[in-house]
Amino acid sequence: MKFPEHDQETIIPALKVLGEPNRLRILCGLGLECRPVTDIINATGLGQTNVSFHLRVLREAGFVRAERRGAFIYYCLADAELLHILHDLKRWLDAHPAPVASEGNQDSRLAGRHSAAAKTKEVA
Amino acid sequence: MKFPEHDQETIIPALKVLGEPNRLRILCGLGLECRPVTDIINATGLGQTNVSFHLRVLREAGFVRAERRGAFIYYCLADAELLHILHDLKRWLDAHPAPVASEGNQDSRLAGRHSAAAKTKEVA
DNA sequence: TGTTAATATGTGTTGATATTTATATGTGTA
DNA sequence: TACACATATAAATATCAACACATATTAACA
Repeated sequence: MKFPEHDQETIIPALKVLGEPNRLRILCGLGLECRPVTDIINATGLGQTNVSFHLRVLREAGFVRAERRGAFIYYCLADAELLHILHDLKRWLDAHPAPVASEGNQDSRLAGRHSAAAKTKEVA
Repeated sequence: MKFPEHDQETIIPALKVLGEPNRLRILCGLGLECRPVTDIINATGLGQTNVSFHLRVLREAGFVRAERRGAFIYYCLADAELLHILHDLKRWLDAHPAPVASEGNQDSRLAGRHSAAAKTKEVA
């Protein structure tokens, strides 16, 4: 069993960046159009500092691109394909719902109830 | 500009679960075969408690499935398709490398150098 | 040049989450 | 039943990331 380290160098930071609610909101809300920071602040209701913080993270991760237009700085999605990938993941998640805590057995605890017959059985 | 909340209910927790190095190692290392916890402990070098913790997270997220076989509990990848999605993301990341901190300009700071000509320019 | 608007940065606090330590639960076997 | 092994849970601690406040930087314009 191999546990590769190198493959994660890129994917882990990316997942961390995407796995923050406000960042994902900003990213998806951006859609295909470029928006100045002020728009994002208004649309999200987040503090200016916070939005700036998240935009920096998204930018340094390569998910968005920033370009100045006069006094404003417009942020744009780096590549629309990214949305497809996120959509694929969402489809997978919808198709594979997380198991409920108590699934048949009294409590959600693992390990079995000494039912001798089962040589292999699902666990909570 | 819309910032949907409901779509994130599923995807954010999933990204958080996947965005943890040891968890992703366990998940990918699992591959298509089912393994007892002890194998995972040995392969990762992590503490037993820690592995158990991460396995619980993965299990409750629906990424792995657990089944008891005698004294052992085998963990299996819930669905191989998930690996494809992760691979797609990795491909995207490789194709869109994150910008380097200092990209042409002296310091990595944002905002421009007062170059009058540019009405739209890339920002660090 | 001074003022104002737009955006970024530095710093500290706080909340979330990973990891450890100790212990419990469950299983096979002598 | 008693013991050894496999795994889970609880509680304590450590680590890290989000957010707010204050302030700096840049640009447009009077």
